[in-house]
Amino acid sequence: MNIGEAAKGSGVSAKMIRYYEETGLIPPAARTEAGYRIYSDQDVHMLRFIRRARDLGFSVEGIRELLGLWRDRDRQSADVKRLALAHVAELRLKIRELEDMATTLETLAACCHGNDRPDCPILSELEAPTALPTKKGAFRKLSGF
Amino acid sequence: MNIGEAAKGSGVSAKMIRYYEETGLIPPAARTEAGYRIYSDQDVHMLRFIRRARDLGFSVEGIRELLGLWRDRDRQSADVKRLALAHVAELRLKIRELEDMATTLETLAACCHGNDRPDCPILSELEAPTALPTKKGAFRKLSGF
DNA sequence: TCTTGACCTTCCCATCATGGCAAGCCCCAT
DNA sequence: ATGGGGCTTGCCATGATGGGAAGGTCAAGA
Repeated sequence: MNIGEAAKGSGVSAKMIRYYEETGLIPPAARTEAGYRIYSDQDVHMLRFIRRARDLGFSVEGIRELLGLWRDRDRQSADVKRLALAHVAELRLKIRELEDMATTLETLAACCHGNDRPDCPILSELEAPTALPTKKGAFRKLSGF
Repeated sequence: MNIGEAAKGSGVSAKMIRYYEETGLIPPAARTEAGYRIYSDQDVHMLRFIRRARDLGFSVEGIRELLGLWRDRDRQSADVKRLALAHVAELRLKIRELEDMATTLETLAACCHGNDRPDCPILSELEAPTALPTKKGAFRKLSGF
């Protein structure tokens, strides 16, 4: 099948399929004489795997490792589990960062009258940070957000 | 003071100060005859405001709006509050997405023996998604993660 | 006064995953 | 055979940030 059909069947856009090929995440597809990429059901299966891993927040590099294990019949499930739990730890870290931001802002917003007067504790806090009743400060360096 | 000192004093890197100027988030700094940017304590004050807003996860566009209100003596605190709460909603949405990913993965990992055998429910799930006891599927389209 | 090192300037490139657009070729159905 | 839709490659853009190069400037010490 052509790339468009593979895209529809896998949920990965044609653009991304080419990108994954270009960056070596997936092997180069076979081509017709005219240069069209051709995909098998097996390929679509792999693309769906990738798509699903993206949905779970894995980076392309993480997926590269997952794919390696997936293809390895002699893999040890411990390796897969380690990868998954490492990713969970990253997710939880980011969640904590976002949570801190959200609670800080909610606390401030709760103190804001929200009327037609200009005085606002949110702006005051941005202007001159006060230690707030938030467990820990929100650090953005690791967040990528 | 020079850009380096302003950077140290505000917590915003010199690189980013130039970027903010270039994109119009902050007005062009005055210059010495030699072309060096010069900053006042007021400027550093504003940069700290920006830095703090970034720490709370606001995008540069969001900060643009916040700065507008900050500078506007006739602002209505309701506008600030609305901005803040809209951002909180975005944060909570993203948190929910990440949370869904994390719990899904944790559930799968809990089912994985994590030994030297190759069979692994994590890979099986990636291969052929099963409806899991997760409240909602994790959609990545809005996540930017 | 000269030198040196730290600072500043601009400009370009890279990140990460994704989308958009354009020019040009190909294939199938009518 | 022609038209419309699909395919190809290549370039550009995103958002916020860092890195580095090439070259100008400043201040302190010899």
